Amino acid sequence: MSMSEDLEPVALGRTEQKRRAILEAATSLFLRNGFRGTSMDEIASLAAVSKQTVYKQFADKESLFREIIRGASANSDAVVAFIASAFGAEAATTRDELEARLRGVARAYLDGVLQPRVLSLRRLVIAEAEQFPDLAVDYYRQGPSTGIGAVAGCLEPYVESGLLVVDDLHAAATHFAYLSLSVALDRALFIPSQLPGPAERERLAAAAVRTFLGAYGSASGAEASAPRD
Amino acid sequence: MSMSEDLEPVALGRTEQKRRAILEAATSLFLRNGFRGTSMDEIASLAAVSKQTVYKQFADKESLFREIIRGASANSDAVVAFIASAFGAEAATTRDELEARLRGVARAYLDGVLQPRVLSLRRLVIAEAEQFPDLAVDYYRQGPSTGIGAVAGCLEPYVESGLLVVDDLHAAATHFAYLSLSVALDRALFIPSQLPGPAERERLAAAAVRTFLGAYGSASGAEASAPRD
Amino acid sequence: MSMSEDLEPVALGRTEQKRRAILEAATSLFLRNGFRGTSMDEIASLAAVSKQTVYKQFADKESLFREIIRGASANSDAVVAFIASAFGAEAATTRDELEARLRGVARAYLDGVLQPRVLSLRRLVIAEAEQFPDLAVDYYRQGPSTGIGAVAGCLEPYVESGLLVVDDLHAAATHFAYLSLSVALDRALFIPSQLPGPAERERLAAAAVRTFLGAYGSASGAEASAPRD
Amino acid sequence: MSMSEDLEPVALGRTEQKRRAILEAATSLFLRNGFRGTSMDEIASLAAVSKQTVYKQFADKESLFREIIRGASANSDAVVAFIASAFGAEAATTRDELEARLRGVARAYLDGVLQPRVLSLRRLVIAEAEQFPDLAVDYYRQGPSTGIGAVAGCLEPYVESGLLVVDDLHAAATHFAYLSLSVALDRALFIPSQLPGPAERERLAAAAVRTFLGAYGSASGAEASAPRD
DNA sequence: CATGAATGAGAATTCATTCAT
DNA sequence: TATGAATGAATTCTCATTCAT
Repeated sequence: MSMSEDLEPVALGRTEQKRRAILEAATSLFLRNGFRGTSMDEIASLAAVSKQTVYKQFADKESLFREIIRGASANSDAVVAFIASAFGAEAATTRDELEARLRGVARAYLDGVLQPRVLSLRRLVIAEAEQFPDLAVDYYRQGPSTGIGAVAGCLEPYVESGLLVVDDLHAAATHFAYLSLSVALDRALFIPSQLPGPAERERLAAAAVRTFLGAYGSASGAEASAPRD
Repeated sequence: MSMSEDLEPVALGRTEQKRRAILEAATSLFLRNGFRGTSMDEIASLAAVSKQTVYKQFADKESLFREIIRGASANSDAVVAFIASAFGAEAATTRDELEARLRGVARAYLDGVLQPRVLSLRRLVIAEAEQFPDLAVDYYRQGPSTGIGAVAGCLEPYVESGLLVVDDLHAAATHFAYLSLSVALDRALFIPSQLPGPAERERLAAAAVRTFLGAYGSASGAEASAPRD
Repeated sequence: MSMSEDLEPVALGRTEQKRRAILEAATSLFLRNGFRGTSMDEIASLAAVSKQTVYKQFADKESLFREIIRGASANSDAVVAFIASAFGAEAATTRDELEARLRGVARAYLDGVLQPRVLSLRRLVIAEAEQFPDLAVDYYRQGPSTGIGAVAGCLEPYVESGLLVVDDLHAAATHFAYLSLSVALDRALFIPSQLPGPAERERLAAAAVRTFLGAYGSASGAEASAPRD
Repeated sequence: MSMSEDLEPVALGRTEQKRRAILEAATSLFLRNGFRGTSMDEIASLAAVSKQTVYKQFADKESLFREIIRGASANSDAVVAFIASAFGAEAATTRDELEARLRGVARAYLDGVLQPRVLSLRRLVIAEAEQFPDLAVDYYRQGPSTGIGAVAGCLEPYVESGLLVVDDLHAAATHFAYLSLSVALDRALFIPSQLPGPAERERLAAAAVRTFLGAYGSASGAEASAPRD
């Protein structure tokens, strides 16, 4: 009984387990040291696997790298879902409610993007954008592009309800996204050791939303932007 | 001594020439292939200099790299100056004039940042942000930070004149900068081969300024933001 | 024992099948890529067998190689038989008949030796003549040597009947063999991609026989060699 | 004085000397162990040179190999010249004189081709004929082909003087060449350790010439071929 | 017994750095 | 002072062979 319990999953995926171990090891090394800064020896030894096993599973270093980046890029979909969920299900009806909602979105977006692993991945993909252009394009599509699309989806109902005045939804979403992210993201790309804490993130999100609503909020609420603080 | 006086300018000149050749060669190689992707052999041979000469001038590969990145970061001051100058000397007095001015600034900023070499440098510094954190911090201060400072300087007069309604100048400048740059910059970092052309840059700049003025323009001009297009 | 009788054909059969698959795979790889150019992995994978199976059947790479070359060398007996059969059963009685017969032999010899696999084998054995001298000696005995012996057997009756004037049968057979083969064989060893076609083979055979009969044909037919073409 | 004598040639060709040492080392290793059987490490260490130096002089193993084979092939011209010279300057006038001359040529040809290094080279080129077809073609042109051409040049005067009766000079030269070489060459390719000694070479040459003249000698001397020994 | 993993070495090639000339 | 050579290690990848399951 204990044997069958032990062996069944093992027998099925012994090779798969190794593969996963390799992928994990390689991922963490690539993220930390970059493509050229990582050696196949290191990967094998961190995965506690022989070099042969690595090469049996992945044709060469490049294939391994590609598979990892592709896989990690796909995961950014999860980030998007997370953002969307932060927006809540039922519609807000007042400007203040909307503002709160958008703050939540901005904050979730920020939190998603400022995860150390996400940042490292972004750094890595940017670093190799000239050597692996296809990967960078892929990442861009599945990351930033998709994020903005998700934001657009969030905003749309309020354009229709009149709480937002927008004629180019995509442009508005883009402005929202980058008002929310840019400062922190840009900074975090360069200075990984000083990620903004919760308080600052809140402040950044609030400021972004304020400016966004100042520009895109319906006139009835325009007064709100004047007497702030 | 008379000999040395005769020789000094020649020797120094020749030495300095070689040094510059090395720096140029190394810069272009580092920008193209990254730190680890560039070998001292390549540098020496592209500079048409012996490897020994390289090592006479620079203690090791890292020193050479640091000097180059530091030098290149410093150059971003020039970009800032360029931006400021795009803003024009005499003050605009109407909102439309201001809008045109700001569009010019946004456009200049974009053009400055989207230069291929500037982009490559940014990619390189980001790529090495974990290996050379000091360089990245430096770059961030002299690049993005300084740029935002310059923008703040541009905006200030109009806050005082009332054309802009701003309570946190730095935050406003930041929003202006990233509204102008982010979309294009983010995309360019990932997809170097598809830089936006002049028409798209103009559009991006216009959209950024519109949103910026929508949020920060004085109420008297708020009407202008409604009937756009 | 009844079990073994039942199992033997099955077990042996499957084992024997695998063994043959391995031999075939290895043969084709060795012929194409040489001894060092062929890996045990490739062999196993081409034979659709695990590496362990290969090592169960053959002690090591060298043993496998030896067995293959030995087996292939032995096959050259078949070539010899084929040649002899080309000579026909009943004796020719006129010089013209003899000439035609010899042309047939020369042609058959050529065709036998110019088979791509035979050529590859010859190349392979020659290539490894210094690493595996015993194999080369073996091959030489079973190939060229035996061939010449067969030719001698063909010629003998005509020496006795007086159509050929020969005092050293072996030397004459040797001359016949190499007059027939050499040009084409030498060329084919170096330039595998340009094997002579049927027409050229016919010409080569005819020229060889003409020269051979010029030297070894009985005087009564010597005139025939003058007005040729 | 001793310094200048030592240094002058050294200074001029220090790098050239190394290059030559590498070529010599590589040649002997390639000839002995083949292309794949030779490692760059071995070459460097036999040449008493660092691996770097090898790679500075030759892009890679293949280039080094090509250069060596090409160079060695070219040297076969020397063999040809040697053969031609063995034929003597002034023309023979009787059949016996011609026979002696031809024996000399056959013998020289044999000696040229049976040199161990020449044999090893031939084995090597044949071994790599499928991997380096261009080299093999080259070798064939500069070796066997040229040799036959030289023989044709030797025979020509006697065709004109009537001592030889030949209608296809090239075919006759080919027959002469292979009658002289083939047995020994074929055997030597397979069994390097049993090269024929002087006595056997003489016998082979004599037999080849006898057969050749039997077929191509003018009728007046046809009698000579009957009562031999 | 047969598959995947492991081993341990070796090969091609490159690199950063240092001597020697 | 500057050039080519040397060094010594590292890197990617492959191989023959052997365990473990």
